[in-house]
Amino acid sequence: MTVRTTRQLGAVLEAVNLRRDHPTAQEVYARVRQRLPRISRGTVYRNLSKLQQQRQIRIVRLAGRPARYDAVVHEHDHFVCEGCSAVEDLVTGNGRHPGAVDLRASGYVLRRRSITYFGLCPRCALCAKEG
Amino acid sequence: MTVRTTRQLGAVLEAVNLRRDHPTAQEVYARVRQRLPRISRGTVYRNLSKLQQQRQIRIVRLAGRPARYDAVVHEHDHFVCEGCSAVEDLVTGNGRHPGAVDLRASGYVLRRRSITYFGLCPRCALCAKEG
DNA sequence: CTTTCTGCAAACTCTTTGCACTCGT
DNA sequence: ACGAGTGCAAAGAGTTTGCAGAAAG
Repeated sequence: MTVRTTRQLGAVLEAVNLRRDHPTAQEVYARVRQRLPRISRGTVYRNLSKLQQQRQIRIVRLAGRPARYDAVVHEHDHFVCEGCSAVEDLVTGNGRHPGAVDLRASGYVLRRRSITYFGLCPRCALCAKEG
Repeated sequence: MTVRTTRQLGAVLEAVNLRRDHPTAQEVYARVRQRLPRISRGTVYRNLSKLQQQRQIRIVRLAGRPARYDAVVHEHDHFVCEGCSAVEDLVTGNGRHPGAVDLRASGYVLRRRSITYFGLCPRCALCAKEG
């Protein structure tokens, strides 16, 4: 029940934090292996999942690409380059849309935008109250 | 080079359009099979992919879940229920965030929001111009 | 007739899991 | 010493692909 502090868990967290470049599980595995050459993919996935449950990292899923792990845990937005697949964090000052202006001014080409809200639909919200 | 009109292609498009409930590939397969019992999964995926390239449908990818196929092709947002995994289209009137008010008033519980911008980063934008 | 599309099955990618062993606490 | 964590290898889900034959133009 208690979460233990292991070499592997620490190394995985550091690999995500090291460069905040949204590494894939594969990249995390490669980075960690430089320090712990005997770590297994399974352990990397298990620890990434554990860190996510503890809200120490976030997962960014994108169409048809492996998941990327994000060191920035507060709510924020992303820019995905369709050229090189890079993922960048966007800082939102207030409640308004970020990016549109700032990004264009910085040489980015914006093609489309996707907003997804997560929560409970009315029916599930009722069940949650009752249960 | 030319895209041919086959029974299978038509049936796949209809299966997505029939009920606009964002079916998974599995669900599309099941629906199409009622009419064309010998269609294969491979053909369903190939046709879904073809329709997406022709901008006749869209793909909605969500964390750790199979892709869902969307009959609404213009830019719009989604609500994902964390209870039952249902995906719903959100209509945005103007440029502002949709949902927040309307959804809550309709009994939805909003937990978080994810915005992703897609385009080209400055470096890739330069390459595209040159190339 | 030519070329695209199909069904089938096998392959592929990413991720998860069962097991016996190891190591924090 | 107890039990959570590990490495390994195998399984799993979802999707893609090579091939020989079918069918659209």
